[in-house]
Amino acid sequence: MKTKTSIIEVARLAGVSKSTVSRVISDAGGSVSADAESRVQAAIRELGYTRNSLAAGLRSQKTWMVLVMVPDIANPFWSEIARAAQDRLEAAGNSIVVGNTDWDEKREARYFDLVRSCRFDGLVLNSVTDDIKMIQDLGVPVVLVGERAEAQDIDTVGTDTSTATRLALEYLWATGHRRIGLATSEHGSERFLSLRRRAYDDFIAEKGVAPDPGIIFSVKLSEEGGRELVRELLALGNWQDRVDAIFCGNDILAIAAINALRDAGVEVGRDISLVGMDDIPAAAHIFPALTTVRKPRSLIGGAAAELLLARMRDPGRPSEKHLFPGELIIRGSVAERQNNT
Amino acid sequence: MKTKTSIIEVARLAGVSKSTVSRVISDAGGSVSADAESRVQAAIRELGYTRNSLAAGLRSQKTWMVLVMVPDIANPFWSEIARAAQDRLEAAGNSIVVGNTDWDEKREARYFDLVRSCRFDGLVLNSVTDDIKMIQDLGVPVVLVGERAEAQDIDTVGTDTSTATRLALEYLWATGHRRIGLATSEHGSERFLSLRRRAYDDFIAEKGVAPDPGIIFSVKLSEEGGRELVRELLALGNWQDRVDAIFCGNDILAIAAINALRDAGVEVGRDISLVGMDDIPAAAHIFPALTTVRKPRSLIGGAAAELLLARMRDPGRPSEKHLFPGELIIRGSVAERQNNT
DNA sequence: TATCATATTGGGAACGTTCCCAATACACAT
DNA sequence: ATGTGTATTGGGAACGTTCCCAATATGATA
Repeated sequence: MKTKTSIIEVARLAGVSKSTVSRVISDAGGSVSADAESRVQAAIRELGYTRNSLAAGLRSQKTWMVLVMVPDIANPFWSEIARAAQDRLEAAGNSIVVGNTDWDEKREARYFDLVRSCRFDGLVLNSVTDDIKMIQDLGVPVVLVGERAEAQDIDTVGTDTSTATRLALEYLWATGHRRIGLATSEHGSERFLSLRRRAYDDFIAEKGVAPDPGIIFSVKLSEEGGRELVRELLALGNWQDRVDAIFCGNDILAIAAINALRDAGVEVGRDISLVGMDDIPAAAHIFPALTTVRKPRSLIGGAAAELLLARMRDPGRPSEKHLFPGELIIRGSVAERQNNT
Repeated sequence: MKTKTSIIEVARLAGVSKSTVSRVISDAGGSVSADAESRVQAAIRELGYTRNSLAAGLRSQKTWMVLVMVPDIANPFWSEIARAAQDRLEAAGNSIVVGNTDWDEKREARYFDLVRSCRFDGLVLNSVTDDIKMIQDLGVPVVLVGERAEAQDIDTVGTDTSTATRLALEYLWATGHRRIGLATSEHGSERFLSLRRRAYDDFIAEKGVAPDPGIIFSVKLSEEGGRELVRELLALGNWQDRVDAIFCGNDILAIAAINALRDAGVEVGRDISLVGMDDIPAAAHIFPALTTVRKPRSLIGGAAAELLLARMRDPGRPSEKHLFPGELIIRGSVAERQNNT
């Protein structure tokens, strides 16, 4: 990594001072005559000079790099949010890299250390931690992706969990389902999403249905979680009498559950209905195609980027929270049932 | 990003020199008495000191950061390679971030600049560029992911394209297919994958089948590419007489084609057969489940990491190339056909 | 006690760039 | 010719850490 040449050598060859070389190559620029600039550029080419951005960042206290921390890089939901944020932030001159945490606190801590030690000017993240104060104290602008149950003084973007949950449940209700289960997580950042549970409970109460704790499944929002959900469901005595639909916390869970149910001889969209959350690409491709609530990933990613840029411009501005509505995407995983009441 | 305190303040508070503070916090370490270390750590805590890794990197000429450049972060194939590389490289003390290029040269160039300007100690990448010399001249250890048709003096890992292609074609042949099409790409890094086309041509010649240029489709390895493939296929006059199977360059393309064919009333696995490449998670979930050739992502990612670490230890070692065999994963997208000869 | 080996410490300088400000150059108006 | 405003330039110092090496301290052994 030792750069073979520094601006001192470039300056010498171009017959100018190092300050003039710096003015030619640096973000801040400054006045340089056309003649001098030309000579500097020629020297750069001749010497094959490349800038040392560590030195530049150390002196200028700015790296123009932004970290986007995602909990599961292989889930297209997060990939697409990252991509949308990247588009916007790059347009503003930043370089974006993604840190994949795999829902792991130790990995998160590693990335937090990178941020704390001056490598990044800003951070966009979803995190398993509940220590928002620690995040606020990282010393750079931060935007949190994903709604938190408790109000936090930190810029936040996400989907409106309550109304998105409601969308799914209302659709299930309208299609005749009366025994609606919930598969959600008490792992990762979902720990803080009691909003989904709350919306579910409110809905159930509102419809005057007796709550059945046995049809609330706590599983990971992963393929394995989907398989576990089906194991737990089938282990219920007379599950057909207890559940006619399950609202799953995300598509990856739902898709895996659909497959596990098929393997168990249960036909989704007839014997039981499933709704997911996210609308990842695979949701449309499986059979039956998954009915789900689409989270507008581009909007979320773009809004996160905008909030971060605003925070960079004005670190003291009041924190903002942008929640986008989910959109019901009706496909084939929900049966039309006879009205049971 | 201005760190509030520097090691000078810590040293003052702890009653030691800045060198002793540096020895306590730095990677290189060095002798420090237990008493001094304790005082330094207490001062660090009291002052809330955080290290400036730009300064450390500038002085030590090492950042302990590695960039993994992927062409499509939302394709689980690349995500999983990145993750496997991350696991291994992190275990060796590096911090891994992912750069998403979206098959775009300008985005690649941006990341190449980051590498050139000393931000990363190493690079693992798939690239659309054919300028391997430029990559070699970046000044850091590099491992290329994905086989190139032309031999290159650069560390490379990937799947053995010829034998993987052959696996798919042999299976199609063995199941009675005689009019096998090929859907591949002339975009992105696939431009350099004439290996696949070569293996296909060799196979066709070997079986004594008259080549039909009309059933070689040049489309992007994306969902849109899959839809385009189906449009082009259906636009062929009497396509049923010209094609009984298509080997698709990747799963994302194949999955989208399956769905587009279903929309057009064509039943995959009966009217026509499709084989993919990669075995991304969704391949198993769609209906019919996709027969594909699995590329061992973990092995590829892990091998890339190992090669990079070896290169870091010994920059002058001869370049290596590790190609892993594909594995045929038989699912439902291929019909058993009557033998036509 | 003296000698030797090792541990520990501290100060100066390096790393490569940007920032800062004084000095100089240049152009234009009076 | 003089004064004013702006452009351009260059040298010193800053940024925060690590490296380097000489000096000192410590412990073990003869």
